[in-house]
Amino acid sequence: MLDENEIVKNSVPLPSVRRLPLYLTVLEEFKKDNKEWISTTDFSEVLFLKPIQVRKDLAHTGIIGKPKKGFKVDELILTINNFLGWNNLSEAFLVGAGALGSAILGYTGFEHHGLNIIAAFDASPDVIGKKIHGKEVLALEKLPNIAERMQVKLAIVTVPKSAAQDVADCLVSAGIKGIWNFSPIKLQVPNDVVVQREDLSSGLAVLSVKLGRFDR
Amino acid sequence: MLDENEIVKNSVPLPSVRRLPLYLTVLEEFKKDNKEWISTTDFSEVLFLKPIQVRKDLAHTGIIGKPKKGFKVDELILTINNFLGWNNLSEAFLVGAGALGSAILGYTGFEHHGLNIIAAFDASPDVIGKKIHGKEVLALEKLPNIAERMQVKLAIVTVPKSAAQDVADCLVSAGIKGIWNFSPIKLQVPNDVVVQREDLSSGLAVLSVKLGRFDR
DNA sequence: TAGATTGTTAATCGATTAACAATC
DNA sequence: TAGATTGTTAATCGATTAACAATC
Repeated sequence: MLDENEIVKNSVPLPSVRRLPLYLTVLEEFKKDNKEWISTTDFSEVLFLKPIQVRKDLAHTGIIGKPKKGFKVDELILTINNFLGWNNLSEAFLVGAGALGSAILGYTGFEHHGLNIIAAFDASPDVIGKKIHGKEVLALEKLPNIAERMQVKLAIVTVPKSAAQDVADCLVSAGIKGIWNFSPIKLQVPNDVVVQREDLSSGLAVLSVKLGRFDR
Repeated sequence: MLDENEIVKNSVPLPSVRRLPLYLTVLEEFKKDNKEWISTTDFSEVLFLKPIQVRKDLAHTGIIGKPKKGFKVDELILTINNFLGWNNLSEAFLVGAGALGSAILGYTGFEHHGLNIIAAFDASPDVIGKKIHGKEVLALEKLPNIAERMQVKLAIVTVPKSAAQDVADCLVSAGIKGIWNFSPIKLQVPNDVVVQREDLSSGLAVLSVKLGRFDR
């Protein structure tokens, strides 16, 4: 019998997973141009990747190509979206309706990525009851109730770091199983809850170091 | 003589660079608690990393620790910030004052990361002339002039993908040498310009796949 | 058919982890 | 001193890249 770790071990490399959305954007472009086929060399030219890497990445999704032609555009879009679970929408909450939270609420692209943000929550009376980009901001205390009633399993955390762990604890006890964490701390959660941390400062660190190589 | 590639090759691994800001947040916490020393095991407990990995990462910054004690908190903060170039502020422009751009303008944390956003630019007459979080939004056409006059070398790009490459071309010809790119496309720039792409969809892809391992 | 592109197997590369002597 | 923690050298692991036969 396989345990959880073993599943993780045998699975698709995360760097490959991170590249899949990139392929989707190229595919949408090809689709718009009514192209039926796309090859790994097509991808590699636009994305500055090696064809072999693209081939390896795509192979992980299970798609099978045709020598000399490549992959069917429509089929590949479907396969990647399926692989990522982006074909069926998951409902999600957003917690923390500050500047970043508002920006995320205003971004319409997540529906293409399987994410449907149905409500926002905040602790501050200043924003509770208001609507941001058409989505109502509710009092944080109401979250557990609504999560249970609507069976919501996903949450986006955009609160300040001082509040992040408390919010996470609240989410976990409300039955949330996946957290997209935009706060700059590591959240402690049980084994069956998945956290993905989005860290702007690490991106900025990479930029700084790359720049340093030229400046210094 | 070393060429550019060789410098890159011999340099600190990017995964290590990405973790450095994480160490900084822990260090600030220790500093606040007036602790003088911090060990790699201290870090590893808070961040769920292996002590050996922390030691390797810190070694890249050039700091030297003391057996049995660890590292001096103040000295390590200084060393990491120095390594990242976050001790002296670089002035930066933000291009694209939409939802995400506004959120970034409103985030006060970047000053701690060596980044001082001094102005925003946009093409839309609706926002030009307005102030967002205290920063003026100027017409995009004015960017080259102001960039040259103020010798600004950094830009944050938060425009829609349809405009991203055009904006990048404009930035490059205005003398910008570093671009923090929040649009979902790969920008084509000359060799001496550094681009760091920040890609929310790749983070969401990882979350989706991790979740899939539990659901399916 | 010839040649481009696939999928697979093997080699390389780089990052992580382990082992251990040095040291305060 | 004993023991915790460092820095270094070597082993392991995983991802990328190369090589090449299969195929349309």
